[in-house]
Amino acid sequence: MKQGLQSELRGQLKSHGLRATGLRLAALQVLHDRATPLTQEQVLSGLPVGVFDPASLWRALAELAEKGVLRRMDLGDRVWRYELVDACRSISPDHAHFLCDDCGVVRCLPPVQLVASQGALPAVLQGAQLKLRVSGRCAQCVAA
Amino acid sequence: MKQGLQSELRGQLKSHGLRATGLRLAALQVLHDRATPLTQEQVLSGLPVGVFDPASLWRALAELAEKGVLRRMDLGDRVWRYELVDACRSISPDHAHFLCDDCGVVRCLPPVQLVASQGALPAVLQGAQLKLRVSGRCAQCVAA
DNA sequence: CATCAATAGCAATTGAGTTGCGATAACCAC
DNA sequence: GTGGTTATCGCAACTCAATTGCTATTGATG
Repeated sequence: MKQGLQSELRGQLKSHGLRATGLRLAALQVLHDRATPLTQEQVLSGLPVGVFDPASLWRALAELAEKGVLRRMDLGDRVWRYELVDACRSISPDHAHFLCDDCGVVRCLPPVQLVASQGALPAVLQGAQLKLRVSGRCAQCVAA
Repeated sequence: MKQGLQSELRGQLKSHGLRATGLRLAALQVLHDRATPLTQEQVLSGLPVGVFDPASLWRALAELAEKGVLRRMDLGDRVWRYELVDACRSISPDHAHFLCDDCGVVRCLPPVQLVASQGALPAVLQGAQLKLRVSGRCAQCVAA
């Protein structure tokens, strides 16, 4: 494990009042390396086999999401995905995501707007705080 | 039950090769009356108590969704919702939906477009077939 | 009205998510 | 370093919607 990243992660945990445990550091490292939203399953598969408990990993990820270190999202397939908030700062703090229903590829989207093709958006959305989830079939899967 | 609707639903079932059973007719009627996406739970609560089996209702709704009579969607809270495709024809065959995380209100949206606020959408989305899900807090809940 | 396949009812299973609790290990003070 | 406090972990159990297998029932057709 790279020393620089290691101590950066430790600092981040500490600043949120969380202990720097092996599980948390390892999970954060996987999320940092893959640099895309990952399911708990995917995080676990990036960790040494048989060492960590899935339920503990679940709690670790949920806790980190609550504290704001991670962002937790459901992209439409009923599985939580987590991404490092810090690593995504370059895009936007609350960017949307795309999930391809076919190949499962996940992609962070640049800031987008919702525009009514005809007329205006309904009143419930005027001044509402919106989160967008985009799914479907990516260009590659459509072409194939 | 209104006779006109009753026979219209029967016809719709028959044209999809499905038998007009009490469960299906009752479920479709509830969906027709409420005219908004409903969870299985909500459909069940619109039916006489203790008469129908939840698992059978689940199968009926899933089947109807497969045949194209209903549209099945996950609005972000990990619960399937169903809406009558026919009843929504006036909007658009594949309109998006909004779910308020606070009050749970569901609203069908008019046709919308996704526009990048800066630059263009990523390549995976160029020519992709997109489904949108919009959630967050509706204007009312934001104001409250 | 008899027949046969489609459908309903019931019970059991899945799978991600979630929680309770005793054992363990991080962190802080000394 | 050592020791004590308390956050975390590991394990097992539980939730809840979703899903499926199997048998009894019922709608549709001749």
